[in-house]
Amino acid sequence: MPLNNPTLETPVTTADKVFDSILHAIVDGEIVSGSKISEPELAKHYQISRSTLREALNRLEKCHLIERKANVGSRVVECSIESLLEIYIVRESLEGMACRQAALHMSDNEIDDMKAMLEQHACAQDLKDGVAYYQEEGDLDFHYKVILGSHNQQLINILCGQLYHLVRMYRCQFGMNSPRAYRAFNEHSRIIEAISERDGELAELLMRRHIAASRKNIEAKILLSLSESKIDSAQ
Amino acid sequence: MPLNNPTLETPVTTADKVFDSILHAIVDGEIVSGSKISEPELAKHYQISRSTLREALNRLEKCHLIERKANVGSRVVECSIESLLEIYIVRESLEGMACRQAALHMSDNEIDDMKAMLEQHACAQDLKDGVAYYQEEGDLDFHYKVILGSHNQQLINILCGQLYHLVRMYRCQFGMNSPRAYRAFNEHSRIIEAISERDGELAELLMRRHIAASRKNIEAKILLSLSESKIDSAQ
DNA sequence: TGGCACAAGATTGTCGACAATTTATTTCGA
DNA sequence: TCGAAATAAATTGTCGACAATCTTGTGCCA
Repeated sequence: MPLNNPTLETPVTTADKVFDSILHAIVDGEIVSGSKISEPELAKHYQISRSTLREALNRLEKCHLIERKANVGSRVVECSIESLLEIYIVRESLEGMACRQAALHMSDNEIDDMKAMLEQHACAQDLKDGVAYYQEEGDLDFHYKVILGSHNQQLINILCGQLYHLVRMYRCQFGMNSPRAYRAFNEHSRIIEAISERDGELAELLMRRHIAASRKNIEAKILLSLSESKIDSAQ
Repeated sequence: MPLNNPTLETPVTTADKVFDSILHAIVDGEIVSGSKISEPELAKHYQISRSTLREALNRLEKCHLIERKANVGSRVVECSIESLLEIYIVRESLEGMACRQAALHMSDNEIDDMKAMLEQHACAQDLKDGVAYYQEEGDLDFHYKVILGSHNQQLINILCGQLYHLVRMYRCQFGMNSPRAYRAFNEHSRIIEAISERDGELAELLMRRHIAASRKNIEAKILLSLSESKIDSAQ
């Protein structure tokens, strides 16, 4: 849990805890994406007042996990392919820049940490059951560390504070355990290398390619499943 | 006002209106940056309850205009050079990508609109008193239209929904009416040209240079004023 | 039968009060 | 006199109730 939230301090108020609970529920799909949120119902479920619940909902809205309309109510965001691809576009741009900044501003210690982490991932990857781990947490950890390494608070806020909850949601809901694991690992290695050599331009380029490759992988999958469903419906 | 908020619907609830008021007050510096916000005081000032005020504060927090700590309270964000430069880094990255997407996805009508707007700016620039207008609203309009032209809702949310309030705040507080007006106009022209030719790569490159130039302009100014203050304090 | 107006129900927005926590002040001892 | 502990004041977090708005269901009329 703290690995997923290196920037957020531990929840202290009850609204914080409820926020964490609902966040988890939405990310894991327990609360169906696109569904309407009933304030009285949820408040009763968590044994809290509506005021406290609304406080939690406000934070969820900050993460773009729910949307509110005045006098109408809140809905969990709709998971769509279009939206997922849009997120990848944003990530390509922002994480690319974060990677460039990381190459410029990361401390030597931070870089050593990342190298150590990658070696650990390499080991975990040998153990075949570790592949899943790598793809789930390991990949997120890598991206998190690069983002934090940018030392740019605005970048960190946007990426870690809001966008990554969306990313995790899509990963869970669409079951995105792509066969890109070993390729991703190699790409991660090269990125760290570029950062290590303080080559910001190359680091940005590699990170953008890395994320664009994921996006294209998804697009290809979608197209495939679309054509398959066409065949299915044609039979 | 609607020009500055093309994505936000008109305020309907009282919390919305108070949000707009406080937003304006913070952007214009009436509420000093870095100052603590007293909930009882502000609530009394706007003649509303604390609940409603807190609702408004939550939206301000979404725009990164105020920061809250549990059991302590809210503060208006501190205006610092470091933070301003960080924002420019984010803008360079995001608006660059938005510009690339705009080149790919803008409709011909939208492009014609932008060209018309730029011609209007050219006229306004001839009238010397129009220069101020151009720099203030005109520049923002240009960037807004490119962002909207990306047709990427995630990009639009981040840039128009939150980041641009910060940008406007810094413009007001630091009185950033730089002598880059005519240069900026030419850069805008070339960007639209690239978009018009559907050259996404070039459009992104030009937008990134355009924003980077602004950033470097600020950095140079800062260095200059620093050395001047050194001379001043040496006398 | 279809569509519109109206009323009933449910949901969201707003309010004031109380509880929990933090901050400021006072008091006591070294 | 200075520092620390205890107390008082102020501020934030949470609660339940009421008002305003939207949604649903009913009945009337063409």
